[in-house]
Amino acid sequence: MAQGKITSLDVARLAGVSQSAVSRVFTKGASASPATAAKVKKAALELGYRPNPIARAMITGKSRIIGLLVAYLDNQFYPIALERLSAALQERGYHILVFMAKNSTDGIEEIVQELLDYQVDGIIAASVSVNGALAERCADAGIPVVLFNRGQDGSGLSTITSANVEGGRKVADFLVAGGHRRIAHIAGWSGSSTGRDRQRGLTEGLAAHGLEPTHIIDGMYNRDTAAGAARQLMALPDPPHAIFVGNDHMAFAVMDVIRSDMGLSIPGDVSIVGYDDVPLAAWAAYDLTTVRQPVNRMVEATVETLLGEIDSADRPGQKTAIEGPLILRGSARKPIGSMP
Amino acid sequence: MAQGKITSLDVARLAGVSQSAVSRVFTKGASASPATAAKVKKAALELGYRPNPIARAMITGKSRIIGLLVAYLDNQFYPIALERLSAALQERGYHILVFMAKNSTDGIEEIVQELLDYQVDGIIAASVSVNGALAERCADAGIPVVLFNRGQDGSGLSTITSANVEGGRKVADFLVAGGHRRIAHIAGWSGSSTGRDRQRGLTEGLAAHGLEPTHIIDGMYNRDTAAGAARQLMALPDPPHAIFVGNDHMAFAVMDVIRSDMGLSIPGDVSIVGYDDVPLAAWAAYDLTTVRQPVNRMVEATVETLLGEIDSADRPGQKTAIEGPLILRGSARKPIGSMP
DNA sequence: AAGTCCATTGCATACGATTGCAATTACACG
DNA sequence: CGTGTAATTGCAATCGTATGCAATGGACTT
Repeated sequence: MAQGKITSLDVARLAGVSQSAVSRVFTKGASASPATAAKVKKAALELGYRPNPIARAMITGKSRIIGLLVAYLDNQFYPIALERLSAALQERGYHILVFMAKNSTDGIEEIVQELLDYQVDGIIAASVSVNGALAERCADAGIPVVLFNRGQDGSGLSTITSANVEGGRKVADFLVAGGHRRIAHIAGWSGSSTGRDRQRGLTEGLAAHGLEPTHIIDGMYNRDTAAGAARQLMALPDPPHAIFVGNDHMAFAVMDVIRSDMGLSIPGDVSIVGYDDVPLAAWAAYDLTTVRQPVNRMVEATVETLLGEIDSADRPGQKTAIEGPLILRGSARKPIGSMP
Repeated sequence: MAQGKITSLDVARLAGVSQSAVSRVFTKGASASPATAAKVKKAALELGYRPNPIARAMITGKSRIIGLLVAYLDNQFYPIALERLSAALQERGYHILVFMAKNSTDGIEEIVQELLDYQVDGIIAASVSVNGALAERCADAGIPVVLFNRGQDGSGLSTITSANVEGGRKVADFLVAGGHRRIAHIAGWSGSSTGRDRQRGLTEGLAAHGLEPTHIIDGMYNRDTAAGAARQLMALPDPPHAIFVGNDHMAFAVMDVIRSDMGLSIPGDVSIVGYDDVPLAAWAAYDLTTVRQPVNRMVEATVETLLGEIDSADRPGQKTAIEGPLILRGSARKPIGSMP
């Protein structure tokens, strides 16, 4: 029965009711008697009718679509977040329209404009910076924006991150307890709050022990840059005892360089600590000690916050930072007496 | 200027023309004089007007949205495909609505129904099987479906894969040339054409040398299952000289088990070959010999095919299989005299 | 200069639903 | 059995754009 589209009017005719009645049966919160509801549902089933979300979006102004703005998918953290976000939103009747931003700043402008055009009900920006002007434009359009795994000072946007400063501090404490003194940092991109906060946590944590990072190099969240930084650090006359790398994705590159290119041992010659705890970090080939970002709770908070702002507009942006544990594995020497 | 929505009517008034004129200026292929076009564009710019895709979709029946159905994002191959697909479609004015299918068969039904509801112009099913009934439903709705990295016998759907049989054969030739005789296979899920074809390629390839796989175990495209299979194989009284693993994702698990759990050497004790050539395969920690799936060309072909079918409906489904090279790395012993 | 033809433009309608309003019905209660 | 109240239901307008049709005007031909 390739009879094209079946509209509510068709159903109405078959069920012997008005088109409005059909609409009301399918709109929850509208009043319809059990009798008509039954007739309509029967007719709808028979015809294979399903309400048209586009038409519905047109009249209600709500598309039940969330725009997801994402920059790099090669860092395993983001596909997983995407997977969870999509599942969580699907459960609540929303769906995700994906927009790739080539790099994390350029071209965002027009992409956000496209998102607004599409009448999305909300925007999640993952690993992407949204400048003030853009934020304002979204606010004007009445579309809430939640920043996932990235903060943004000044803008009133809601923000979901892990507790990056605390995370950095935990790494500092752990490394110092493990007896390391010369501690270097290959930082996350300094243009990102995430990167800056982790660095600050490390620095403050070390300061509490009267230390400071021997070197800090911006790894730009990029494999090659991080690998270069690692090579540079380990070629120093007095190379570091430990390197805290701004995220797991870079840490893997660092480990590759140190072990395979330079023939050094981890953690024998140098301890490596990452950040994120992506699944790959647990695989035997890397076995990376790292700070866990609790993806599930971050996703939960993101969805909660976003839907909350969709329901009651003009609620002030809230900053949520979720703490995650340091996961001890084999890439960093452990303090004596610590739990295995 | 939080003045809500600006419609074509507002622009029309400001420009002193009719609403139809505004529409025509923004609809390519419609006739409008340079003079009015200029007036309209000026007014539109001034007001910040942009055509509403929802309303447009409503009337034209074309949403310029492609539904992407995807099962697992933890296999690095898929995020990358998603990234490329999204970028390629974005360039052509389409966008991707993502639907996660928890497992690759269950629940597909209702998800596809949702996709149809959303009036998507086309569907890309990645690593997901679409049964005949569903395919027919999409065909009835006039919505083309392209299967990405999965074939489907019988259904008239278009299909884009790599040349899996040839790939399997290449692995067979390579391993035999390398002097391996006892060759086992941890196969991709036998419910997938991809898995079956690679297995067939291997089997046929070995047969040409008078050999056959010593063991074949279904790895279900799953890390744990593959790891178990590897353990089982290597514990045999006469363990294999080489294992061809149905995709890289499983191969990594196999390598982890063999090297870390069992303390064996790769390729000293056993050669490992994978399939996909995801970026991770090139990283030093794995350095996996594998058959490359040419993602870029596969994506290109997918987009081409899908948009082709959208433009001219009822074009017969076509099967495209793109050949990829075997990439030699360190996880498998090389034939003597082969290029490095 | 008259007739042809084509490009441009406005009017009005359609797309498929939601929803305010008013009319009708049903129901309960005194 | 009358009346008041609440629940249903239909009518009609609406969302923002595309497009068929007819009218207009200008350019061109002969």
